[in-house]
Amino acid sequence: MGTHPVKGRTGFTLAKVCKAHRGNVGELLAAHGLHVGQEMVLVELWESDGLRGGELAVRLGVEPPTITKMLRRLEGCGLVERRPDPSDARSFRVYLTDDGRALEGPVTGCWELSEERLLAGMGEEDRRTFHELLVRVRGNLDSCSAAE
Amino acid sequence: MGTHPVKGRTGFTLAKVCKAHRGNVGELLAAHGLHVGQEMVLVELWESDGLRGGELAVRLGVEPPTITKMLRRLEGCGLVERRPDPSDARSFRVYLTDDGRALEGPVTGCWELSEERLLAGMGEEDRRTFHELLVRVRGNLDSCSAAE
DNA sequence: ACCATTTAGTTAGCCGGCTAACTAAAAGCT
DNA sequence: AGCTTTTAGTTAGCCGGCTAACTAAATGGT
Repeated sequence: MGTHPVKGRTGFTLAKVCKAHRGNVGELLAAHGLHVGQEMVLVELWESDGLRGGELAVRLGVEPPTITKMLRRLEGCGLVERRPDPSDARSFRVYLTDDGRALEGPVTGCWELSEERLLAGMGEEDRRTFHELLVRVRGNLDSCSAAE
Repeated sequence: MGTHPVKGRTGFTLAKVCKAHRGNVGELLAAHGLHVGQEMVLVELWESDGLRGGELAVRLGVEPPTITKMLRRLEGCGLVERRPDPSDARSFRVYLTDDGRALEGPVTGCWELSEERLLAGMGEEDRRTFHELLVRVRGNLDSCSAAE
């Protein structure tokens, strides 16, 4: 018996951490009527409003159909607005509404709270190390998916 | 302009790493006809065949309806078999088929390969540190969801 | 013995993801 | 100009997740 060898792998633990973290963030975001994943769209728009749909997909690292559906829902919630791109009739640009802008503070707070839970009991040193390692690992994954 | 502050947070980076990692594993598993997530069910069964549905849900940290649907699909693929539990008429037990058992090697290989990509260019020391930190973080997340 | 309560799974329906196949507009080539 | 190719988004449909509401069997209290 004993546990399966795969369970001891770093990748396996990472997958479990991800799942838990996503659930954690999702729980906090739900209080603001958001589903986990949608906040990523908002972050990009808070950073630069008026992006085109395709640009959003690239920045989120997501396929176009995902953006189509998410925007439909975010628009339905009145957080976002789609306006045609004057310079390209196939395209559109996404703008935050007042409600969408108003979520910046609360959602940022959710991220901060969830991060405090994530790193609870860890010192500055470990936190920095963890962050650095995550950034390196992210670079690995990005470059390997780009190489395809 | 500059990037939004949320993007600099450890939790944000973690979310991105997760997404990329999941995609990475998913790509490898697809070669064996599996969707990412399904392999978790198989891991539990390789470890202890004949689990009840509810027990599977607990081990995967997933809600019962998720198990219902996944098992229906895995059964449809012929990887798994559901037999009634003789001691409880509401319950059933899940058993691997020969095909399900045959996937153990290949799927383990997928995890190993994806882990090599994940940790590429990192030394033993960093790998160990990263693993330890992930385990601690996982403990944090588990305990906070259990406290609810 | 009986009824209320808890427990095990299912169904329906939503959301974030994906791929495949499509439409329509823009860009390029001749 | 006219035709081909590329690009931008959409639709349909699948999968892993979730919640809410339900069925049916086991358990517990009296």
